[in-house]
Amino acid sequence: MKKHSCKDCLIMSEAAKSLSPEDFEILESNAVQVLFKKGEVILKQGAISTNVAFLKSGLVKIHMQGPVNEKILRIIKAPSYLGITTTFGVKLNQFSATALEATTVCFIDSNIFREFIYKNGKFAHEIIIELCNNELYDYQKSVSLSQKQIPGLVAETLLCMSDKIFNNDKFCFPLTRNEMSDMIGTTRESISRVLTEFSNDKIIELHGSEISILNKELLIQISEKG
Amino acid sequence: MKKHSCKDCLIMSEAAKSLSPEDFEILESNAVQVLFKKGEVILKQGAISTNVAFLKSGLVKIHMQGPVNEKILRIIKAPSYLGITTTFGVKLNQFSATALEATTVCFIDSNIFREFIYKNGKFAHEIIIELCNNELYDYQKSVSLSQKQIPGLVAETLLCMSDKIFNNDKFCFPLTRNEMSDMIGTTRESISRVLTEFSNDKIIELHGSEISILNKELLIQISEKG
DNA sequence: TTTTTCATGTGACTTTGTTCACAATATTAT
DNA sequence: ATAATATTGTGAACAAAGTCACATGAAAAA
Repeated sequence: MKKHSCKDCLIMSEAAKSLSPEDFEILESNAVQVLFKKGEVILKQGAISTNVAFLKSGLVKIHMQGPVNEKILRIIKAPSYLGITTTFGVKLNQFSATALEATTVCFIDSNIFREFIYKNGKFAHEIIIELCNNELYDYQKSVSLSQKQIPGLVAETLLCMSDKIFNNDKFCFPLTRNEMSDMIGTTRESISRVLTEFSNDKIIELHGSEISILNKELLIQISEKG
Repeated sequence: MKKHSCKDCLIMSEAAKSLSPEDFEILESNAVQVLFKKGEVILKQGAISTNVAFLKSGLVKIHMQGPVNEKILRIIKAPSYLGITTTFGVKLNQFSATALEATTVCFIDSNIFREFIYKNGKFAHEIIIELCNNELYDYQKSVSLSQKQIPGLVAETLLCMSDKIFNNDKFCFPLTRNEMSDMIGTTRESISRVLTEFSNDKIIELHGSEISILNKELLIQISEKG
């Protein structure tokens, strides 16, 4: 926990921009800011959810225990909400969130958050937009996952990291091969094979977890055709 | 289009229950009720979205064109909203909705719907709850799809139809084998083989599209272990 | 009714991806 | 630094599911 001023926070959600000065005071006395180190659990599947989590800085994976393995559902980059879904659906967290790097999270009391939705139409609207975009993303992901083969999915994942998360063709992949396989729905061995194949074909350059995309065109092609 | 009174409608969304008499008047003059026959397209992917669709009666599939095939994302039973996602995210429908049986849909002007969200906190809150539940469903589905094998997925689908859609162990499966494969992410042949295998093992009884679940216990077991 | 079209079932074969085993690196803890 | 632990790469055997081909059956159109 840390002294802070929400009103002057430079990293504010679209929804929060619609809050009044009085709302900010309420927010400030009902929100805490917490730092997480890489690997620390922010939200735990099965735990009671009493807060909405807003990711202020850092990178987080959203994951869920499946019948066989852990499944990584999403990589979220700040700024973004993490646990709205859980707050309004069920009382228990239906998924976990774990920091992939040093991360700052603001926990906002669910009741306060709900109050803002009730009394501030713009706030509610922004939250709805975020939820809708999430769902569209889930739909697209679902289509890819069930129709593309592993090379296509690996290509898609690399492109997503490059374009959406790091905005750079060279980046340090924030997941282990095993986690990457949990995300794509395959095995660590298959990921390994595909990556070395891409590397042999000079599509990417590999140095451990550091990846450079050398031939983006071809990677896009592999991603699209599946 | 049909003369109707929204206020007295027996099939009302949770959100709509929070509307005032004046709101109902606005709603009535900005909503139309349309009947669809089996196979007719209610929402078309790529078309401009100017309405929120509320499914008043019937059964609908939500589907999306993928890189290889059509993907069926969801089967929706009335009463439920169909196109909220599209209204608030992007201007174009990101998916299609097609009637699986005779179906009644109320189309509500998006702007009116947005207005309700702005000025009615309870309405907004109910919509948010629905969106959150959708996302949790998507997450669970995604986990199943990437971790279960085909028999497990078929079992899950049959149980879902029986428990969530028809509330009966005997039902007429509303999709062709081909559509079922688009939903699960496999091929018509594989579906066929799994179904005859279930039938041989006396887990289900098959007569064309009519399916009876004979051994629910075992089906649950197959679904859970993958 | 008859024809045409679409949906389904099934066998043989091919492809893709998994599993298992083990070696080689990294990383972390002592 | 050194040991212990986790991560990664790779080959070989195996299993699951996809593809292709064709026969049968059911529904829609002529």
